[in-house]
Amino acid sequence: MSDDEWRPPTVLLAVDLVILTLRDNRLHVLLIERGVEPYRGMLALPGGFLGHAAEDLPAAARRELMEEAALPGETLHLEQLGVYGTPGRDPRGRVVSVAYLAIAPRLPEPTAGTDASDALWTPVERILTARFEVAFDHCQIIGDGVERARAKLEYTALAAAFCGPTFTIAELQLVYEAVWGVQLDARNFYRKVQGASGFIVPAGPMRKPVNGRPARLFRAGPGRRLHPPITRPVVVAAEAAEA
Amino acid sequence: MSDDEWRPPTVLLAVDLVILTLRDNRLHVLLIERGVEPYRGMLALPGGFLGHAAEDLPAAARRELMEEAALPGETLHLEQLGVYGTPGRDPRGRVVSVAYLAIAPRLPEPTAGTDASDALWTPVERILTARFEVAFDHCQIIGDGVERARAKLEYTALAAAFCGPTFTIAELQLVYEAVWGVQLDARNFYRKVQGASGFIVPAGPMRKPVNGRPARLFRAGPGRRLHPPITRPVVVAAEAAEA
DNA sequence: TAAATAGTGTCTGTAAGACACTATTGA
DNA sequence: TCAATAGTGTCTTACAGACACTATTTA
Repeated sequence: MSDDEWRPPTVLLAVDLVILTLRDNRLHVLLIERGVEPYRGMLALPGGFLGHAAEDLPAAARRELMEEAALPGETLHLEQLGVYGTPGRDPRGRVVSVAYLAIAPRLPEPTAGTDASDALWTPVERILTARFEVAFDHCQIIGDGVERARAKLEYTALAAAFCGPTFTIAELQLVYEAVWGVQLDARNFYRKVQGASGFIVPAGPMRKPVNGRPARLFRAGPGRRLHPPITRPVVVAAEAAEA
Repeated sequence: MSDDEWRPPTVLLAVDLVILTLRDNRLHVLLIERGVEPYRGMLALPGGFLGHAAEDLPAAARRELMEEAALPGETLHLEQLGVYGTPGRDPRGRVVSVAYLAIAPRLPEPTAGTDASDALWTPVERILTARFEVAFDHCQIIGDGVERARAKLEYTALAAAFCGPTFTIAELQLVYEAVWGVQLDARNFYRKVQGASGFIVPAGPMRKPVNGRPARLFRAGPGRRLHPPITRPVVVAAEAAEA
């Protein structure tokens, strides 16, 4: 792939952010309304091109997080999701995008940034059921991000990242139910969470409830990996229906 | 991220391939000896720049598979591993590399290709224990690829991709033992593999053994996902020792 | 006290790991 | 017959899911 004549082609590199949070007990993703062409006026993931040729990829992701979503880029869990580089995915030319997944606790409404005429939290199932159309291949990226988050809830302590600094076990259960889209048995969930060493540790006194017995408060524990895992209820059928 | 003056920077895009196979009951990765600068003479993963600006990423990966490793790019399992784009990882400039993971059954010796003065299978533990130095950040990439393969053995039917068209259960067990680097109980393994519906299906007659009772032959079944999974033996201790 | 939510105990089925045992080949 | 490898049965422990039950609060 090298000789005296041939020069390797260059591409434009972008980062896109799938920022997930819980609002109203439903999983939401942050979308912006695009203020510039292409797809002007359409909803899209926050993101953008590398700021300069020497910018690190995670740094670019955190910069966009702040610029376009006004979210604290330094503190959020950020994870590489994958590369999306199909030719033709962006009408501006060969744009290869690195997608990052971020998990945020409930936050104040985001404000519109530089290139976004508006920023808003959108329930993911509206996008994944194609009720909302989003720009580029962002529907695919969102789907991949949601699936990654769902899978990570099983074997990592990620769920606590959706909560505030302290939370009750019932709140943690709501995270699992919202992300997985299932109902869980509170009593079995209670035992599982307590049995996973290092997942949660007691924190301070009770929380004052609207009604009923007050619940113990917990903080995220030191463990990142869940042993034993908290597994999703098995979906029957359609086992061989995957490529 | 756009105004009338500023132009987004361009980068060079490369693909790198982590090609794993089993030789002599040990996990090997294909390395080439670099024939050009930088890192000339050093071992590195096969890979290279995009051939032209409109080339698809998986297509580029398969092309490099054929060009540098003389392996049949069309037939191999290929999976995106991640993006490696730290500034400074390549002295030629800002090079962002998309790594792909390929799993190959035992194959004839690869032949050197265009930019590779030599191509050879190297036991992964020699690289991961830093006994062999490899170019760029390829040690990291190999580590990520091996970990991905290890994890996928647990819950997918990937292991069959290491074998030929037909295989015995004992051969399949050798795959697991080599990739995971553990010893498994043959009798429990037998039951687990048989119990995972769709993993393997009977194929033809017995295989003539060197000695001992002949074993049944199997082919890869239609299932891609293992239910229940075949889990790695748990490694005790060092639970909270992860970031 | 009732209503509501928090938290515990217990049972059943399934699966993992340990390992004794039987089966089928060649020498 | 023995050595070697293939394959089965069975026991123990652990965990998932179902669900009856107790505990602690406010109204």
